[in-house]
Amino acid sequence: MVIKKTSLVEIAAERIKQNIIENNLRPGDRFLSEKELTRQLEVSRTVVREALRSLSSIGIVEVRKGGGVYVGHSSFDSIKNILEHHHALHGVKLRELADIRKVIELGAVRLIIENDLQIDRACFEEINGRYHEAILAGKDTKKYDQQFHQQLMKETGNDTFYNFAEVIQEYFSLVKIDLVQSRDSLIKSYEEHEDIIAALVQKDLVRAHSLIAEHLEPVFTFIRQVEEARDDGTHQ
Amino acid sequence: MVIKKTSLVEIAAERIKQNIIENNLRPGDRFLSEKELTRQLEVSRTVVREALRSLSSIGIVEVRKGGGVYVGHSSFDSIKNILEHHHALHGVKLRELADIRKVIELGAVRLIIENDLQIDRACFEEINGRYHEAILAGKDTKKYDQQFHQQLMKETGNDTFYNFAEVIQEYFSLVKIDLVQSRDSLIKSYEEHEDIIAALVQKDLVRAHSLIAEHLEPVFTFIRQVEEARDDGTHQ
DNA sequence: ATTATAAATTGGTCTGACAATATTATATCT
DNA sequence: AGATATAATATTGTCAGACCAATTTATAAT
Repeated sequence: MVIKKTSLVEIAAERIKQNIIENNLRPGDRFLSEKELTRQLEVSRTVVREALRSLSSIGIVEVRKGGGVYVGHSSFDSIKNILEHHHALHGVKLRELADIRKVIELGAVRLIIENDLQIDRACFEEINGRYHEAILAGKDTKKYDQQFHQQLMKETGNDTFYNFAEVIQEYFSLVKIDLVQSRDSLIKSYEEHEDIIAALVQKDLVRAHSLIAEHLEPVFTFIRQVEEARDDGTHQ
Repeated sequence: MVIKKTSLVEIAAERIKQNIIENNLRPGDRFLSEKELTRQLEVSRTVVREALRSLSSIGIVEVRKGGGVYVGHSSFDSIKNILEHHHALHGVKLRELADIRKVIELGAVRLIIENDLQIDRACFEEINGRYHEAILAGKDTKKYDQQFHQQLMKETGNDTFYNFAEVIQEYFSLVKIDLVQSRDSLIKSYEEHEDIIAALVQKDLVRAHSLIAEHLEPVFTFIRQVEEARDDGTHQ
């Protein structure tokens, strides 16, 4: 039997977490000051500070210089941070991310249709309209395309799903694929968006599925090209 | 223009991360000691310690008392930690998690079949065999069922997908659904596992999809019951 | 060469001090 | 009385030094 000795800092951090949960504190609420914590937890300020530091790095608390300690807003932001470093250190295969994205988007349309959800068509049309304008004006289109797919996740009505999808989307964007798209392919992308909206309104799952698959195909084509080019390059 | 003042601790943490990336250090590698870091970063030990504490809480480094600082092994473990607290604080709807799980599992079988991957049938059979034994012996079966689904994720050959799936699986297990299963339903579950394996070997996507859906159905039935019971209870 | 012991290294905690920033109270003016 | 500028206070940030506890390394004994 292994008895793991836990440091005071870990104990303090645990008790702070418990305190937040027990008092049902909401993000943004003011929390106890370091001084108060040293008194209540009966440990040195060093320990309290290290505990707070470790909690703040995972988004559980926010510490403002001179301003005090507050309950943190978003744990998912720190997850993005973690993945950012993970990517910088280990790298991730583009194909893996593309596959995951496809799983998520196919899953989203299935959830929407199977759970018989009414999508916010006006919202979709507005986003895609701006996408269209940007294409015609030759401006940056990436933002609106991204918004469209984000809206897709939101329409599932599943907040947890949406949060995870966003984390992965963020991870995906770390891998800069400069998929230089011609005006024609952008127009095609815009029209596919329209078709996807239509399929969702008609609750046509099969059609929505194949439309999503087709819509994501350029990414996979690109990946295959990159992989082939690399294979040629590494030939000995 | 807002100039955000960054504290010494944040700067130190950033430089430590950079150091790990630039020197291409691998998990488990020994890193610089606190003393060395105070020298190189030219800050007090307090700052170094707080920086290390914040990095260790997101799994980037591991600090062993008397032993030194090492490069961390798993960032995904800390993600689980974050989600654990997130759940304790905000709670998450069971239905949302169940839906996500279904998305992932359906996605997994699609990836396996569409990418034309050869699954490790022997491994599946061994896990499911132990599952069968446990059912017959009346022992705890949960572990083997979990292993089966874990193996499903692994067979995608997509490490990133697998990691995310595991994180979500862990999150799912936080919500203890005591789905008390009868011996008959367990046997049914075992047989469904067998069918899923067969469908994967035959690369029959449609069949694999419907088998997964059917296999997860008991969870959704359970959720519907809980939801109805709660609706009755809150009737005024 | 192996083992036991001692020394050195390294992280954990405490105390006290001062600086930097934010908040609050006070005084001043209109 | 209300708005504004100023002073006092509270709070976090950083530093230095000390001692303890655990691990690692060097040394001595067998």
